[in-house]
Amino acid sequence: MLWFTYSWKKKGNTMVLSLSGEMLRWKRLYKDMMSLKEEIKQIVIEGILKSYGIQTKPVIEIPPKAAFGDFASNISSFFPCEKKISFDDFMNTVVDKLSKKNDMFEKVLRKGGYVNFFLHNRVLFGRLRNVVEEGAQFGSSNAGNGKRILVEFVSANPTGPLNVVSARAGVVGDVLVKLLNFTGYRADAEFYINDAGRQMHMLGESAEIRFKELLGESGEIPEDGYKGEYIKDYVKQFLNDKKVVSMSEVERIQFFKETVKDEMVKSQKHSLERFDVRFKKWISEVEILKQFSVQQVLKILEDRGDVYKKDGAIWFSTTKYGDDKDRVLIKQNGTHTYIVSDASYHKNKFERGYEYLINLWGPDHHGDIMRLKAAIEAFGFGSRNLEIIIVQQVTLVSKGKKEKMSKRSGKFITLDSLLDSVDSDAVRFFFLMRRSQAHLDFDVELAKTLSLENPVYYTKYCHARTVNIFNFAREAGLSMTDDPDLSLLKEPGEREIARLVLLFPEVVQGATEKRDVHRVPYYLLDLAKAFHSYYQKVRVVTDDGPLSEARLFLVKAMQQVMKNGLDLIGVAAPEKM
RNA sequence: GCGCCCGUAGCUCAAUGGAUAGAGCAGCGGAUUCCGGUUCCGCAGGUUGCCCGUUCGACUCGGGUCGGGUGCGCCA
Repeated sequence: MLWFTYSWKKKGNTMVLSLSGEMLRWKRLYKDMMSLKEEIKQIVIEGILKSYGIQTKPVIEIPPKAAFGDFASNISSFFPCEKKISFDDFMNTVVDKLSKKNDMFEKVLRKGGYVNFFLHNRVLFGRLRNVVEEGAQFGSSNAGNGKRILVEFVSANPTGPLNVVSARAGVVGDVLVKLLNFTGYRADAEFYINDAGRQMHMLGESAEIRFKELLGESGEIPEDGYKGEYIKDYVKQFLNDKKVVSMSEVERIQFFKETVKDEMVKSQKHSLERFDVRFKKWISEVEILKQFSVQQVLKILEDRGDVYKKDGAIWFSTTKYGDDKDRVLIKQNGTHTYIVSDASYHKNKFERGYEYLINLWGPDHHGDIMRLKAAIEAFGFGSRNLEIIIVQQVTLVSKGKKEKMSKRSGKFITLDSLLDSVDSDAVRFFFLMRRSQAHLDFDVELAKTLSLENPVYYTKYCHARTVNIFNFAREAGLSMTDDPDLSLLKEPGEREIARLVLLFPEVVQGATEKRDVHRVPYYLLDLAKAFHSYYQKVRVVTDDGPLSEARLFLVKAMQQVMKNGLDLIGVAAPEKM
């Protein structure tokens, strides 16, 4: 028995009926069943199953050209060779049955081995009502079934400002989390602060040397130290601090190690917020190791017979789990390698209740995948529950020239400096326009351009334009109606917009499942193009009241999808530009 | 040497194993009394680096090969 509870909530001047979680879940289930593609799939299964007893599930595609209909299925691949019928008879019978069986299609045509479905306008435009009704929820689903996923990304050393590569991972991760939550998973974003180990000591030392420099003493930052100016800028403030000045060198290194770290974490957080990338949790390596120590990690691996001593170090037999060579856990000098804390951290993730982990790593870490999977397998969590996505590098291109970056030397473009010259929305959009595993050339000049050459402005302008139309309609005395006569919509452009609008849920689902965040901005560009083109040819607001109302309704549905899509990629949907 | 990523139009890139491989920009040529000229339409542009293979069917999968990038530490 299902319980539907609801309550009245005040929203502005009106009372709004608010549904309980159970009701919303039920509504989502219902909607999934109503998905166009799924519906057609069922129709095809019925049409074929009944006649030929074929078990295979058909694939419903979006045809490459409008001439091939709204949906298509390659029925020929289901041709039952063992049955004594000709291919033509089979195809014709299938098409015949499909076109008679329902009133959804205006026509069903056979073209070679394909069956093309042409949706009835009544159905296509009628579905726009669902879009407007579902509003911000349109496109969402419960496909994820509430599965808890932790997406960890950026996770830079707190040794300096974030660079553009971290920024790319930041956007991709942020959007992935949004997509997962939109499709019914429960996903959280997390930032792992690598605040233990030798790198932090180097940071303290580099700061100390800078400090001495400022005091007039000479010193040189070692080869693998941190040479960026930001450290000098930071330590300056302590020149008049008697307490700090009178510290011994060892004390001061320790002091700087802590304070510079805190400062860097703070500044990284600030940069990411400027960029609208937010994490549910910032978790510290030092804290993790307090909970699950190096000794405990070793103990588990020892009990499994996965460790051995060699050359004065302790090794982990990762080759047993498919790695190409074994890895050191405890170095000759007695300190542990970072695999140990990484293993500890990932155990912690699972123990906090996450069922599935997604990590976004830089290309320099691809070689580390096997060893972490080995550890997770050894801990008994199943390495298939860890997914690593490699986010490739970014090359900034300015006026046709590529800029090389190197972190250690302190020569790299920071996220902050990029955001100083380029709008955050533009950076996000461009970072999302490539598959994450592909290298990305970021054209700074193009991103700054405030014109149609710039896809970000093209897309955002589409939304602003719809708002403008509604304003114009209001001034013309027209109001939005919930129940327009949609049969008045007859223009090809209207059909195209409606078709794209109804495809949105498929796009969201595909982008999430394949982790292909770039599909969302590409889709929005397509939608914007269809709309700009339509706008140029057809007036929405005319003397014909009912027709105008129908067109406004179409625009309303499109605006909603554009808004939902822009929300997913974290780009503003402006009212005017 | 080994591993990973990428080779698609002049440039930057798309294309759940499916139909005649598509966009944007750049180039050329047009449109517009209008709800914003921050727009639209058209033309041109290709042996998907190359060679095998799997398949009814390959840009997509597998094996080579060439080119570009990147990583290969008892650093993280």
